[in-house]
Amino acid sequence: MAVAEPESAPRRRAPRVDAIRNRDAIVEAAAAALAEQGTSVDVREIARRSGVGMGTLYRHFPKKEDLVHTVLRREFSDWAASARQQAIDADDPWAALADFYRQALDGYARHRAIMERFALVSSDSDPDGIRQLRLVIEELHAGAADLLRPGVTTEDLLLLLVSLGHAVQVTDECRPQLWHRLLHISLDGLRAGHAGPLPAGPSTQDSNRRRR
Amino acid sequence: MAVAEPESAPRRRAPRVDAIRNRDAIVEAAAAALAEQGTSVDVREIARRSGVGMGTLYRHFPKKEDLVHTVLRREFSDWAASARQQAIDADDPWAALADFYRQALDGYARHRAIMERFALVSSDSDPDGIRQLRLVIEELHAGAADLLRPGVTTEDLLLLLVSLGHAVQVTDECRPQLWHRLLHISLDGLRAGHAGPLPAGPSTQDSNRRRR
Amino acid sequence: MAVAEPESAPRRRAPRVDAIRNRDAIVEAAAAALAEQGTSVDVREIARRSGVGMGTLYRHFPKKEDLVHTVLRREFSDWAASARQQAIDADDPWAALADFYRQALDGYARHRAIMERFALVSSDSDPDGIRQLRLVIEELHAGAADLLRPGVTTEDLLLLLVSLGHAVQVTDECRPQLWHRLLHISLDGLRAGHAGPLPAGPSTQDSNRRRR
Amino acid sequence: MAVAEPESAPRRRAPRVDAIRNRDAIVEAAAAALAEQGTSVDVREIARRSGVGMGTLYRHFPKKEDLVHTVLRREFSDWAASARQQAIDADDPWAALADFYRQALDGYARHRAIMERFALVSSDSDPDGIRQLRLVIEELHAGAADLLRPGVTTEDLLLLLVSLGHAVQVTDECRPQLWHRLLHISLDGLRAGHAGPLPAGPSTQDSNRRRR
DNA sequence: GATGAATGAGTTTTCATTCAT
DNA sequence: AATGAATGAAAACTCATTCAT
Repeated sequence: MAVAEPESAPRRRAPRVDAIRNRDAIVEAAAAALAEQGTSVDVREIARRSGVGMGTLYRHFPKKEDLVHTVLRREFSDWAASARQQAIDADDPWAALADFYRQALDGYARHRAIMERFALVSSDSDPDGIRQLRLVIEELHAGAADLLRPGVTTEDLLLLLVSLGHAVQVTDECRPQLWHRLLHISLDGLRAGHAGPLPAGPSTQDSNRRRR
Repeated sequence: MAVAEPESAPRRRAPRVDAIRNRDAIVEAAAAALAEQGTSVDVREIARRSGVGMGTLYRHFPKKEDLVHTVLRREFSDWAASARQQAIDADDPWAALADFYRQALDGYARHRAIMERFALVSSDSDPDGIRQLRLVIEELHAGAADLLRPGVTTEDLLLLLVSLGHAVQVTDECRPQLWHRLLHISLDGLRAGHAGPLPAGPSTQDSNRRRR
Repeated sequence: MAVAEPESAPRRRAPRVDAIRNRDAIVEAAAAALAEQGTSVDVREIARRSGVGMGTLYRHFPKKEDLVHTVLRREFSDWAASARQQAIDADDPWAALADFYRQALDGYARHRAIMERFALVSSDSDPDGIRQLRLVIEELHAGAADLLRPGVTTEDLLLLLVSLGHAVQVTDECRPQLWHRLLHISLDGLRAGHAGPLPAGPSTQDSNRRRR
Repeated sequence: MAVAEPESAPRRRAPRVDAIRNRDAIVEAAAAALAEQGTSVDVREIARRSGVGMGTLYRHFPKKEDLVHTVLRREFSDWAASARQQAIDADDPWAALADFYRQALDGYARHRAIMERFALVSSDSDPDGIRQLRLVIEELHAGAADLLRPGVTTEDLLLLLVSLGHAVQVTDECRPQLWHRLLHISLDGLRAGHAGPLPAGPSTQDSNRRRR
């Protein structure tokens, strides 16, 4: 790590090692805490687990939200990558798709914060996280295109993931594995061979409202 | 005033009207607030919306949790009943099932508190709420039994509802109706005609556990 | 609703019966509640026990304090009278004194509010209550004067009552009767035959202040 | 100071000074407030007097009860120690006993919270506080054993303290020193030379019970 | 006159964020 | 730069007192 660094050079790089170590520790601890307790976790809990002081934590992440975002982005990536790996190891395209779902859902169930924030993440605040996931799914989609019923989109596959994710979470405590049946059913619904065309999808006719 | 009013008669029902009006206003306001903001909504917000003071609110519902429970039970019932009605009005068993899901999901998406509590509601804390829903689904299940693939259980249908509910919520803001496609797919997966049997389901082999 | 009540007469006496009944019920209930829970008892608890509404209670006693005072005055009188009766039934002056203390202390221990307020009652706010008690003690004092050491005042006897009252209360739960020993000791200290004179007593030299 | 102190060493004790100062300020302020107003004192009052924010107070004492306990324990110890010192400085065993009572009662009178909690303190919740006091009294008891009437126990002496404590408090405002006479009387009652034996004491015959 | 529902200021406690050391 | 103590605005809940019926 930059042994020399004589006298003249840009004086401002030395303590970086510590800073990075701290930042990593914070992110690591936050990831665990967020997975367990969701985004309502106390910031101090994270500081404690990281082994750093509150000040250090806030130097790296001025707002709790910043930390949450950073962490979720990373978790999201890891999660997507891990599921993707599972798919790559599969024997055939269909198995790849199925294995991807199984692996992803298994992880999803254990991460409270990812669940809480999926809506936000997917829509606007973090286009990157979801994009990555979409890429993975696109890949699987392309690979299994012939086996899927016509009209199925990557978007559909993504939404199925989110959807089953909730089922997993809701049933994980008292009925583990119950969701496997639902995954099986849904995948069957995706197979080529089904007659009818799928409904229109997200037309632009703003038929949804919300809000006070 | 009140010339007649013999001797003994009714004398004591008048003030109740106000109380009932207030209680209703509270429940109404709480329902709206809970739907929008979830169970973390501020009690004062509810009091303000109801047009009553904190004391009045707490007279009717000694704990915030009491109010939440009361409201959610009601909302749950209304929601289930409305979806059931939709099913009853359908032409054939399959349409009944599909219409039920459509109606239920449409309502589900708009209620943050119902979503938040579904897990709890479904497991133990409010057996009545979920039981009601399960009965409706059982009814539909029985009606469409011949059209469903063998092995599909009421439990599966219930979980599908929860599962899609999340999908609806996540996409409702920016892609309304996207979930209709997913529903279509899932229902197709449920149709008779699919070859393979469904996976075992919630066996007792404790194959997944929470960590640390 | 006073049917007759011609034209002239003092219009304002008829419904008094109800009012009195209510007032009595309130005082009765308040006495019990105050004895059990002390002056911090909830006004609504008293209303409930009385079987009257809050409005009625507040019509009779515009402030909680008014009710407390009224009740304590009455309880105080009853208590003093009952102890006095015990003394009257005794065989000799000394026994009268001892029996009085025993009876009074036994009642005192069961009345949280009397204890709490003794200080106030005795000093200024309710000169009547304490006066009554003082009269009883004066009577006993006079009767047993020959048996008491010189210099003992009615004031001393009164304070001894208060003092032992606290001891009774503190020990009543876990060591009932322990206070009997202390009473015995104190009475022995009051007997004629003790040599030394008693200390000066409440001289005007303001040797007490309060606070930091 | 501490010349050497190579490279790694102490690094971390500075900020503690403030914390300790604050903690002390809180305890100090709480002691005063509790003495004046008893345990019902508003936590904010204590924070204000300490000059710290609510958060700081709650950092040091997570529950109001924690603060109360900490303070009372300290006050209790100080109080007992100070009274003991007074006893040690006395010329003879009897004077030691008397001086102890005088000193203790003088302090007791000024502390509402100590009074309020004595019952609790003495029975179970804080065995340490009362134990300390009992030890002191045991010491005095042993020293003055020959001068005391037979059968007097440490328990009696302790109860006498509590008992007189209340008398002090009740009279302290308007009749300071009145209690000195009562102390004198009681101590005389404790002297050897009294004929009759003391009553049985806390026998197990449950002869008095709380109602409802 | 009676009723009891309504009021709202006041109490304890939490937690994101700042700042002195 | 790091530390962790300090801050104070909320939030849930209570209760003496008032007021419409």
